Formats: sequence, structure tokens, C-alpha cells
Amino acid sequence: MINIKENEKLSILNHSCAHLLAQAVKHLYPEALFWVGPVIEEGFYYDIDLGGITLTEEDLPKIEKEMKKIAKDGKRIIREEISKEEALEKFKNDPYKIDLISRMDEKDTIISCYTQGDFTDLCRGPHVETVKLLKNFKLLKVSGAYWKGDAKNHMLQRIYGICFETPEDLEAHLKELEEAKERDHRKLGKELGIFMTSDLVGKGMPMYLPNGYIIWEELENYIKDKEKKLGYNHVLTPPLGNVELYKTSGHWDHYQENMFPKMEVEGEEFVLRPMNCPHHMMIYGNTIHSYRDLPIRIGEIARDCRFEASGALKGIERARTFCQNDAHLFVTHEQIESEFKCVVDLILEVYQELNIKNFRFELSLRDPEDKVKYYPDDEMWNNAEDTLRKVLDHIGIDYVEKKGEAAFYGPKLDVQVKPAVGNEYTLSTCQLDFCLPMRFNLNYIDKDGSKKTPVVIHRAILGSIDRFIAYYLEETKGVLPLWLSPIEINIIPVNNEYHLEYAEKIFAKLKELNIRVNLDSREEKLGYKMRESVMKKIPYALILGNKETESNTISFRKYGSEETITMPIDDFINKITEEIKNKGN
RNA sequence: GCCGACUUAGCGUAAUAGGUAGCGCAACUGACUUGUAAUCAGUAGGUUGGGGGUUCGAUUCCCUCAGUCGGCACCA
Repeated sequence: MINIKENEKLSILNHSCAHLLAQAVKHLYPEALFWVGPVIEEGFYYDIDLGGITLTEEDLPKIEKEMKKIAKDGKRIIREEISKEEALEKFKNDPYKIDLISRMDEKDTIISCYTQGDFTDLCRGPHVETVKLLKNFKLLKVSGAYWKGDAKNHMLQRIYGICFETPEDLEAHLKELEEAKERDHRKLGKELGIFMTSDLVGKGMPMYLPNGYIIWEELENYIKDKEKKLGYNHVLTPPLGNVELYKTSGHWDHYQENMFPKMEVEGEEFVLRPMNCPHHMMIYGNTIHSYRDLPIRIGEIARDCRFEASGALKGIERARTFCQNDAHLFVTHEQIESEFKCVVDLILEVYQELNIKNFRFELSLRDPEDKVKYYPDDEMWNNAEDTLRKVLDHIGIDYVEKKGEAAFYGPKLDVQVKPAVGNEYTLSTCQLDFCLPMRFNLNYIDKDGSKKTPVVIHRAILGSIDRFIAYYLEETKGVLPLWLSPIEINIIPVNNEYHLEYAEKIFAKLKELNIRVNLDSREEKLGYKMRESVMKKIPYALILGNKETESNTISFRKYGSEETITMPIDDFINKITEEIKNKGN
């Protein structure tokens, strides 16, 4: 999908289109006041105050029509530079523009405005020369948006649109948007029987169906095997904890609004756990550790419950219950770099094996101004952040730094990916923490016999298993690699009367090897069964008829291929065993 | 949570300017005995998301609750 923001020409075109949108809205709603209209990856938007009027999608064609009319008139777009005083005078009746002007840097003595016909807007520019160039645009959606992005403020109305140089580009983009909807994990999840939800169970609480649980189990085993080889020890801890636990960790202060409300039992207060760090801290603290024991790596596929805002819920990508592929590494200061590197290496290894290519690293740092969210110890933070930078530069991966995105206890490296529909999110994470070990008074005995506080690395490779399944379904369009396919092989006898016996023999043989195999012995035509096999996206269809029965072979058709290949069953077993082992690579 | 839209059978959908709902797929029954994306015929399946109101009459209009979707905000 094209990124408008990264293309200078399209960027200017889209920003000019935002002005055109504003002009059209002003024509149709003379009371309209305008906030900002920036270019974004997917085009542009404009935030508008329409007083009491709220727009719906049905209003968009009307606005588009007005935009086309203005564009056809072909007015030139003229830049004008004025002083701050002049600007304040010019926009004196517009509180939004006054707000923008008065917040401008003192050094910004010159303020630019752009005028097209009867419409003038405050703007840095640049713009295209004439509105005539704005032909191939489409208004995409309308929604509410908080003024200045702050939920404490009132809401403005945001109209989204996108503009291209040619009608072909626009059409191609709209087609891409339609196709993206087809691979939305919520749609695929329903079609392929992966998960369901029920109003009676509760929103945001997905339930995995047999097909979904097969994927789940395979992923869980896959990552746990890797972790075991890297010296992780897996544990099992309860899905709830005493409120005191979270007061000790600091999570209670930061996140209690996003936890399920506490429940009181026999004078004790509990919450459903929103994360697993405190439990793992307690496990570490359960025994005395020598410096020789470190690093200690505690892993768990752990179920968490977070009271996510209802509007944030999205299939299994963001739910109120989910399972983390979590681990906490307790290390000495000297071990930070090698352990952190080991985690990043594991992430890269998994992504390569699973053929995940579209991701980027983000280094999430604290906002030094924010003394409320972040543990107030500048030396600790600087130390942690510098360490991470050093490790990342040493590993040599590209990343962008994000201020104010760190966890309250430490900076983190996040792996960001984009879903079929919606905003980018974090898949994997690796976090450095000097804070929780202190809060829990954790220690180890160092060489000199003194007690030292360990450092903790929090990390999740598959992130939440739920979210990972969502992501992987969308990446693969539901065509999962063999090892993750709920049904790996579908056996279709050509004629039950003559071929079922042979088919059952092959079925039993594959079953014996723990291959997920289905025998379609319904009294239906081959074409009918083949169609269903393809629609269920089953990787292999085995066709068994006279030819195969007589020569003691099998014929298969691989998903996505028109070709049918015949070979002895043992050769086929070798082939798919290899494919399963290689994760489809 | 906020702004807006939506909710019709297991799934996908049609319809009513207010007169109690059609279709396709799936399911079931029977016939067909099949070589690579749908064999034919028949049967059954709906308090039109829940509740309330207006009305002689509501699936349609109004209110309310729930859920879903598009954004915003949030995301340890």
C-alpha cells in the first residue's frame, strides 16, 4: 500500500486537496471553522468544527461534488506572507486559527496564507499551483476526533480523503482497500472457523474453535521449543493476584482504570491479572540466587485480562483476554547487552522462519518532561536508554526513536507491524527494566558476597498469541503454511465404491504419523469436494482413483496450483515431513 | 469511553412510502455413482439483536439497552 507521506509530490497534492475539501465544506456549511488538515500515510484529513451539525458518510458525495465544481473552476492557489499581527487580525473571528497563530514560535515572524478563490487558509505550504490539478480524489470516511488529540477536549469532525495524479492510481488504491477487507482476520477467522465471540460470554472475549486451537497449539510449541533451547524455564502462575502485588509493582497506580475491577474475598482484594511481571518477580524472589545462576530466564504462555476501552476491541488483535508469550530475564548489568542481543536475534530468527517481512523497530523512550508516568530517576533512565541504543547500534538494526512511548518502568524496543485494516501495532517487544527488581527487593549474591539488584528484561516474541494469529492470518490471506494448517491434507476418493478402501488405508497411514488429515467420503462429485477443499484453503488435496489404487500411488494438488502430481505414498510423506519441518520455507 | 453508521435463518443477502418476510449457500431426505472450483429434485429452518413507546396494525417510525463496524482517545 502506498505511503502518501513519503512521496513529496503526492504529499503536496493531498495537502492541497485538504484545502479543497475545506473550501467545499465552507461553501456548504458557512458556519464551519477549521482546525488542521495534514497529510497522512493514507492521504489527508481535515478537522472541522460544524457547530451542532454532525456529518455522516451520506454527506460525503455532496461534499465531493462541490469539490469537483471548485476544481473545475480552476482558480490559482496564491501564497501570501504576512506578519503575526496581520495574521491575528485577519483570522480574528476564528478561535482555532488564533490558537494556532498564538502558539507559533516567536521566531516565526512571517506567517504564510494560501488563497484559492473565496477561500483562504493559514498554511506553511507548499501547494500545487491551481486547484485544477485536484481531480482524482475520493473522500473515504468521516468520524469524530478530539481537538488537539486530547480526550478532555470537545470533538471535531474529521473527514478523510485521498488524492492521486491519475484516475488509474486512485482506482487501484480503492481496489487495494477492498482487497484488504478480504484478508481482515475477523472475516477470515469466521470463514475458516478460527474463533468466535458470544454476547453472553462478553465482548472482547474470543473463544478459539478447534481449527483456531490447532494454530494456537502449534505456535505455542514452536516458540516454547526455541525458548527451551535458549535456556528458558517455563512456569505456570495464577490468572489473578492480590491488589497489593500490583501496588508493589506500581502497575496499580498507572493502570488500575484498565484492569477489571477488584473483587473482595474474605477481606482480601484481588484483580484479574493484566500482566505477568509481578508473578515472575515473586518466582525469582522465592529462592536465593548467586551471580553464577544468572541469567535466569522465566517464561510463560500466560493469560491476562485487561479492561480495554470498548471502542478499542478488534477481533483477536485487541481483546479483553489474551495470552502473552511472555518471559522475564533476570540478569547482571554486565549481561544486559548479550541477553538483549539474544532476544533481538530470536525475534529476527522467528520472523525469518515465519517469513514475516513488513516490520520495523521502534525504540520507545521516556518523555523526560513527564514526571508522573515515568519513575523519577534520570540517571537510571539515561543509563537504560543509552544501553539500549548501544546494543541496537552494535547489532546493526534500523530503528526510530519514539519519545514518551516507554513503559513506566523502562525503555523498550518494539516491533511494529501493520494490519490489513487499521493502525499499526506492536507484535514483539523487548524491554529493559531497572525499576521492578528494586520495587520487589530482588537480589543476587555477587562474587564479593554483597547483595546486588538484578536487571530485568521483559520480552514477548510472538507478543500475544492471539494477536500473532490475527497478524499471521492477514499476512497469509488465510493460506497458512502446512505446519499451521488446521487440516494439512484432504483425501478425496474419486468413487467411494471402488476407492474408499484404499483412501482409508492412506488416511490411517498419515494419521499414524500425526498428520492432520481429513477423509472426504461424502457421496459427492470430485469437483464439488475439490471446490470445498480449495475454499477451506487446505494445503494438499489427495485424489485417489483407479490410477492410484492400481499403482499404489497418490496424486496430489497443492493449494494455489493447477497441477496434479502422482508419486508413491512414501515419497509424498517424505516431501510433506520436510515441508512441515521447514515451516514452509 | 467519545463521534457516527449498522444488526433480517448457521453464513451471505433481498424486501416493505407501516399491512407480520424472499433468495443463494450450508443442513436434512431421495435420486444420480461420479477424475480436479458447485448433479438434480424435495424438506425444514425467521418472535427481522433485546426491551419499551406511537399505531387498528411495527421488521419498517421514536426511545432505550446490547453487540458489531469506521474513526478518535487509550494500549503495562
